[in-house]
Amino acid sequence: MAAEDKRKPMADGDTALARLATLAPDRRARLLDAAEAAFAEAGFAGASMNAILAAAAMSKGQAYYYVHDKGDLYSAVIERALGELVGRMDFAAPLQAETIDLFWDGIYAAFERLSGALVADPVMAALGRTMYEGPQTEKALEAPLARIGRALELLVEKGQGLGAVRSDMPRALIVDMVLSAARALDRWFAENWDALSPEEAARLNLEGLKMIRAMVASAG
Amino acid sequence: MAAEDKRKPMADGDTALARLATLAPDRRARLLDAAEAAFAEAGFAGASMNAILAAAAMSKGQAYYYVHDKGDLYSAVIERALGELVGRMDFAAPLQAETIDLFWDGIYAAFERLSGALVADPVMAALGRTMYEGPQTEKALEAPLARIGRALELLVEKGQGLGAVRSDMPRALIVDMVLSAARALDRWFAENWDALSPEEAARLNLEGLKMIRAMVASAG
DNA sequence: TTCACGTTTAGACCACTGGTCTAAAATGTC
DNA sequence: GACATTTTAGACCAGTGGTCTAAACGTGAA
Repeated sequence: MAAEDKRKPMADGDTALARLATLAPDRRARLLDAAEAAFAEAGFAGASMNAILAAAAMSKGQAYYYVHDKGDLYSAVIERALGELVGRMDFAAPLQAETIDLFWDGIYAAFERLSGALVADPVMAALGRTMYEGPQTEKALEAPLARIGRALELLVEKGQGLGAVRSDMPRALIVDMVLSAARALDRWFAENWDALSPEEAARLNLEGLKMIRAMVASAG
Repeated sequence: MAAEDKRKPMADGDTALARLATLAPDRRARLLDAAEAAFAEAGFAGASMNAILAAAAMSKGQAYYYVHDKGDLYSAVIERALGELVGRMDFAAPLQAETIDLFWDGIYAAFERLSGALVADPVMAALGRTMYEGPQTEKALEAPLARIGRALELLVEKGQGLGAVRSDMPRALIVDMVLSAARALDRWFAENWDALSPEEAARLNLEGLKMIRAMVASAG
C-alpha cells in the first residue's frame, strides 16, 4: 500500500501480458476460448477463474504466469474479439467518402455488417453486453475501448469535415451517445429477433440507424 | 436442485421482502444506507455483504431473515432510490401538454431537474451506473426497471399522440434508445463536470436533449 | 408465574472465490 | 554432465455469499 509500491505500477501486468503473447497459439486459444465462453455466459464477476482454468486444462500457476489478473484475461479476450469485429466492419468507404450521402451510406453498410455478425454470433453479443459491468471491467477495458473510440472518433471527425455531423458538441460526447444508442438498438434486435420478419427487421435496422443519424446530423 | 424445490420459486423471496417492509424504519434505513453506499462505491458484485452488515451493525441471521438474497437487498436499494428520483422529475406537465412545443419544454425541464439531482448526489449517480452490471443485477432490476419503463412509455405514447414522436418504430425500441442516449449524456457529464463552466454545461445539457429529440422526432 | 409457541437474532460453519507461493520439472547453455 | 533460467503444479490463504442450529425474545393462555 505504500507509495513506493507504485513506482512501476504496471510492470508485473505488462510482463505477464507480454508472456501471454509468446504462449503457444493453441494453448493461448484454449485459454481465451474458455474464458470468452465463461464471460459471455456469466459476466465478468460471475465467471469462475477456477472453472475457466479447468475447462482450458491449465494449472493455476501456469495461468497466473501468463496473466496477472482476472482482469488481464478479460482484456485479452475483449481485445481478440474486438479485432475480429472491427475487421468485419471495414470503415474504409465512409472514411474516403466525398459527399455526405456517400458518407452515411458507407456507415450504414458497415453497421449492417456489424449487426449481422453480432446476430449470427450470440456469444460475441453476450460478451459485448459484459462491457459495462462495473468498476472492475471498466479498468480492464481502458485499452481496448480506447482503440474502438479512436476509430469511431476518426469517423466523426470525417463527418464533421464533410458537414454531415454537427460540430457544436464535444466529439467525445457525440461518440458516446452514438455508441450507446447503437448498442440499445442492437440489444433490442437481439431480444426481439425471433418475432420479426426479415423484411421488418431490415426496415427497423435501417430506420434505427437513421434515428442515430438524425441525432448527430448538423442542424439545417 | 430437484424440480420440486421450485414449486413456489418466489415464496421465500417474497416473504423475506415482505418482512423487510415491516422492519422498524430506522433499522431498515441503516441497512439500506449501508448497502447503497457499498453498491455505489464498488458495484453489485464488488460490494461485500459482510462489510455491509458490519456497517449496518446487523447480524447475518437478521439480514437474511429480511432479505432472501444479495440481489433482494440490491432491488430494495434501487427501488428506494428510484422513488426519490422520479419524485423529483415530475412529468405532470408534459403529460398534459397540448402542443408539441409544450410537450418538449416539459420534458426538458424534467430532465434538467433529474440531471441536477444526479450531479448534486454523486452517490446516486454511481448507483445508477451500477445498473448494467450483468446477469446478476439484471434479474434484480426487473421490477424496478419495469416501473420506470412504464413511466417513460407513457411519455412516448403521449408524444406520439401529439405527433411529436415518430410512430413508425416499436415504442419499446424508442424507449430503449432514449434511455441509453440519455444515460450516455449523463455519464459524459458526470465525467467531465469539473472541466466545464456552468454556462457551457447548461448549453451542452440542453443541446444533448435536443439531440435525443431529433432522434425520436417524427420526420418532417 | 409458568408454560408454550411463533418470531426474531446470533454467529459458527460451508463450499467456493481470486490470488500467492514454494518447490519441482523442463529447458536451454556452456 | 552441471548450472541457471524459465515454466508448471497445486497446496494454501483470506475473504465471499449463503445456510443452519440454537438461543433469545415476545405474547397470550392457564
